[in-house]
Amino acid sequence: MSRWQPDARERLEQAAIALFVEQGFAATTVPQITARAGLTTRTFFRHYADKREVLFAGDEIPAMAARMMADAPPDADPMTLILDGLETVTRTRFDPRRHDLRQRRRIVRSDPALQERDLRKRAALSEAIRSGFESRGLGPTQAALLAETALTLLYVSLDEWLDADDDAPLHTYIEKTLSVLRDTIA
Amino acid sequence: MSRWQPDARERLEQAAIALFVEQGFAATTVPQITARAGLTTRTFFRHYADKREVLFAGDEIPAMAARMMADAPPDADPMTLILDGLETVTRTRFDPRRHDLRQRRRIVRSDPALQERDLRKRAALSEAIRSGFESRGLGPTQAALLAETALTLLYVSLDEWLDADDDAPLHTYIEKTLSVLRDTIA
DNA sequence: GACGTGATGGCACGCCATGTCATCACGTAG
DNA sequence: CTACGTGATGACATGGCGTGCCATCACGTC
Repeated sequence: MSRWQPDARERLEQAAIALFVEQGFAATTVPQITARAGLTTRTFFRHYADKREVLFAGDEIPAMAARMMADAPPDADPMTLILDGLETVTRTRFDPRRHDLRQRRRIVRSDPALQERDLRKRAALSEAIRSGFESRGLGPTQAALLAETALTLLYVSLDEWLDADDDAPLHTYIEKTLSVLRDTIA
Repeated sequence: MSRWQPDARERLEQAAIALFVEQGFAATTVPQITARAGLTTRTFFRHYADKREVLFAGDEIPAMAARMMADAPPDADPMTLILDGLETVTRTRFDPRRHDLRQRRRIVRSDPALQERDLRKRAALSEAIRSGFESRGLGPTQAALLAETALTLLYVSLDEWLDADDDAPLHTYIEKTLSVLRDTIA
């Protein structure tokens, strides 16, 4: 028998989400979360830098983006790179978690502090993509524009995908959004 | 003689910026700011919702955007609306404040919490534009894309404009950025 | 059996942010 | 001239956030 139950991190996350749903993010205290998880306040902050981070843990997606961009052939077309990258990321990280993402969106929308953190995570992904394009030799303006455009496509499409009740993968929404973007900007 | 010196808000802002430059945002406490401004901690939070807000006070720009979009002729082209709006906003609110904006950017970049607030202000402007386009009858996707694209143009161009040392107005950078965007996406 | 490691508990502490009430200059009505 | 309302500030208490520091204890290793 171990001294502590395993999966402290997961227990903290589940307890936090449950309490956020029950009584809201701001009204939930860290001691409440840790009490439900059977841990102490100090331990919470060892796993998460702050109270919001329990909803945003992990930077696997920026890492995935950086890896894909570094591994792609040097002459790949930038927009193709973005669409292929979005296809892979959404298929593996978004499509299977539609219900979770809806619940998470509902919580995030309920509190400005959570929206700020969400925007920071979005910025982190944008920066990873921008940096990847610069490493591939693109100019600073083009790299920044491509990264921002990729995030715009992802977030605008994600919102519509979460609102819809079909079974289409997120990528089909992204392709439709891109075609609207092309028509609108030209 | 009045009981208190006037311009409490301005004194707080100037004291805060000076201290942020001297010792960093995180290392500066609200009592330090209010002491330098000759006020109390409680008064600081009457003027600003939190410590970060002293750097981001005012939502005149989203309001200006909303007004311009409501006043424009009903048949105006969306992209023209964006470019004209950006031209007016940058000429009146950015071009005359280049030095201040550089200092502000340096402070914001030094602290993640300030970056988050900056992103929230960006999102607020995007939302104002999106809402304006929806009121003008555009579809949700198009409205969201136009708003996000406007913000991308503004922020990407702003960064390059603040890095440069010419005397060109910000809008010339925006036009150049837009042409790069059109070439890149097509 | 001794020792290092790693996760947790426990405690103290400073700062952030808010609620509440008191204070006091100013303007205005009577 | 006085009384009153108004609005900004001061003063105090409070609760939650986040961190530094050290102790504890199971586990694996030597």
